[in-house]
Formats: sequence, structure tokens, C-alpha cells
Amino acid sequence: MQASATASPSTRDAILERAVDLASTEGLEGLTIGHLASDLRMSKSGVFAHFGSKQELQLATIQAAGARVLERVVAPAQEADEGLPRLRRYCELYLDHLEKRGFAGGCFWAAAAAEFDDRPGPVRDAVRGGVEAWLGELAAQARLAGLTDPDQVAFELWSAALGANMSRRLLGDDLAFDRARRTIDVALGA
Amino acid sequence: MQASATASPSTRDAILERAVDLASTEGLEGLTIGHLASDLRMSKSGVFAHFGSKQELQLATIQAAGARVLERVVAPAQEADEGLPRLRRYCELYLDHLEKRGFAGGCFWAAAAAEFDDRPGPVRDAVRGGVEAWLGELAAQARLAGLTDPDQVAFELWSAALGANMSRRLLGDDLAFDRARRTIDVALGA
DNA sequence: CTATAGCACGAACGTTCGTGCGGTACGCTG
DNA sequence: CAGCGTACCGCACGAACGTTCGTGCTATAG
Repeated sequence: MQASATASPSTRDAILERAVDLASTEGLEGLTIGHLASDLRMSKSGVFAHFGSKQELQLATIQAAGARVLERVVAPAQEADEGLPRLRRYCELYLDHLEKRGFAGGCFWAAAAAEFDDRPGPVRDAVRGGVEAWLGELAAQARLAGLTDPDQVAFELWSAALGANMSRRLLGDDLAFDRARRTIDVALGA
Repeated sequence: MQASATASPSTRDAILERAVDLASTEGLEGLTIGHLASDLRMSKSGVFAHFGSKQELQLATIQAAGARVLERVVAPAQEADEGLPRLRRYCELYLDHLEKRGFAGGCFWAAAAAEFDDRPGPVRDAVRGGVEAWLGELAAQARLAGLTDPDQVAFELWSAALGANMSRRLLGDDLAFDRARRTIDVALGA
């Protein structure tokens, strides 16, 4: 196979798998090449060589985080019918993903967004792209469901997820996700 | 006057004023003593001497951020009657505070929470304390308003604020705060 | 006028960061 | 077998980090 662009599948993927979890706890800036290397029992330069710069590592990590959501949330939800059923499925699967520690350190996107929302540059753009894609898909399904003001619905669903993530991780509230599910049920007209 | 405890009012306060804004954009870890010093045209050691350690600086910054919310949101809202009126006032004032860039880099608490929600220690405890106090006050007023499940109400109000903050700062959505206000109106029974 | 205390300073420390450079083991292709 | 590219490593660098130390102002107290 003439794999289009990027080389080295396995090692690079293993690095990124770990990078996503590390970044979800330490942040994209706290995600350190040295730390990553010793976690994987590699040398700094060995890790570094796969990306060429820290910023490229961050961008690749963001992309990998997106792929994880795609794989564990978006893809499985495709079997549900478009519109309300799929929208519900998205919410269930995403909350389950967070609750079952699908990211080692809480929602990657909440952390990345808070960290970079005020720092212009490619990293911020990538984070925004990921969040926008997700919110856009939520709104699209809300529109297909015939809900009035789909953007408002998407906002409310996403807000509930953010609140649940914080309540669970920071405050240790075990009811956090149940609260979010209730908010979502109301927003989608239970 | 035998000023009870903390000495040096003006300089220390000026440092913390800047520190809150800096931390809201760069994070509490990205809040660097050197950066802070050059911003204030001081030496690193001059800034450092006021706190004795970076962790103490972070803790003092968190406290200063709490004081800012107390001054600009909680205190002014006390003139509203307890219960629903004050709860509404809290929401209005907090959203206004965010919208008018009361924190230079978006909601300080959202940023600090995302950064430290997985890192045990005094800093995390202080952040949690601040958020808990705020959520507790929201729930208390919801209870006085006779709302069923005041904790759920507090969760929904706070979630809307988090969502608005992210939508505005990361996505540049000018409608973000209006969406939050609408969500809040519904949650409080408009 | 002298002594004392409080701020702030500059220089230096040890560590860790991101980043380069040169070398080595291995698998392919001729 | 020779040659080459890929993947990884060891080492070194300059910069920035938090922190410590000794020093010099300025103002108040005796």
C-alpha cells in the first residue's frame, strides 16, 4: 500500500493514544515531550522525531482526540435513525464516554477549549474546529428532528455535558451525569 | 493602625489584580512569575517575595478572583429580595460580568476548574471551594424561591454560564450569552 | 543623626523545557 | 552482499522556569 502521507503507523498511534489521555489531565501545554517519552519508555528525541515540533504534536493530539470521539460516539450512533433518535444516542454515548473515563482526565475538549480559547494560533483553530463540528452535528440532527431553533438545542445539550464534566471531576458529584441526563431529556422534550 | 494580618496593601493587590486576568487567559500554571513581573515592571524576586512560593501565588490569585466575583456580582445582588429575584439578579450580573470582560480571558473559574480538576492538592481544593460556594449560594436562593430540586436548578444555571463562556470565547458566537439567558429564563420558569 | 524595618532589586542556582545533531540497529531492494 | 531508508537513541544547546541570596534604597522611630 502506498499510504498517502504520514508514515509509521503503530508507534505514532501509540504515542497519540497516550498523548490524548495525558493532555486531558495535564492540558495541551502541560503535555510534555519528556513526560510522554518516559511514559512510553522512549527517548525524548524518539518521540520528537515523529512530529518535528511541539505544536505539531498538539495538533496531532487534537486530531486523535477527535478520532476517538468519532469512533466511540459518532460512529456507533449512526445505527440510530436520523433526527431525534440519533440526537438522543449522541447524548447517551457521549455522557457514557465521559462517565466511563473515555478520556483519562475528564473531557478533553472542555480542557483544551478552556486552555486555548484566548490564544490565537493553529492550536486554537484546531480545537475550535473540533468543537464546531460536534456542535454542528448536534444542531443538524436537531433540525432533522424538527425542533425549533436547533442551535439553541445544541447549545443546551453541550452546556449540560460541560456542567456534568465539571461537577463530576472537580466537585466529585456522583449525581452530575444524572443531572445532565435530566436536563437533556427536558431539552429534547421527554 | 495595627492592620490585623496581611501587610503591604497596594503592591500586593496590584499584583493580584493582574494575576487574576493573566491566569484567566494563560491558566494558573501558565501564570508565570517572570511574566507577571515584566507586566508590572517589577523584578521576579520583587513579585516572588510577596508570596514565598508559586503555589501561594496561585492560592492568593484564586482568592482574589473570588473577591472580584463577590464585589461585582454577589454584593450588588444583595439589594434584590431573597429567592427568585436574587437568583435572577445573580445570573444577570454574572453573565454581564463575563460579557463585559470582567475577566480578561474568559471565566476564571471555568479555566481554573478545567486545569486543576484532576490534580489533587491545595490549589484544586481552593478552586473547588470557590465553585462550591457559588453553586451553594445559587441552590440556596433556588430553595428560598420554592423551586423543586434546587441543586438541579443550580446545576442548570451554572452549565448555561459555562456553555456561554465557551461559545463566546472559543467559537466567537455573539449570540452565546443570549442563548444562556434564554436557557436560564426557562429553567427559572419565565 | 543613627538605627531599624520593609520593599524591591540583580545575579545566580539547579531543573526542565523544546529543539537540533550525529550515530546505530534493522529491513528492504538492487 | 552492498547500499539505503526508516526508526530510534544519546547527547548537548539555549531559554525559561521557580527559588535563594545578598544588597540598596526609603521612611519611620528613638
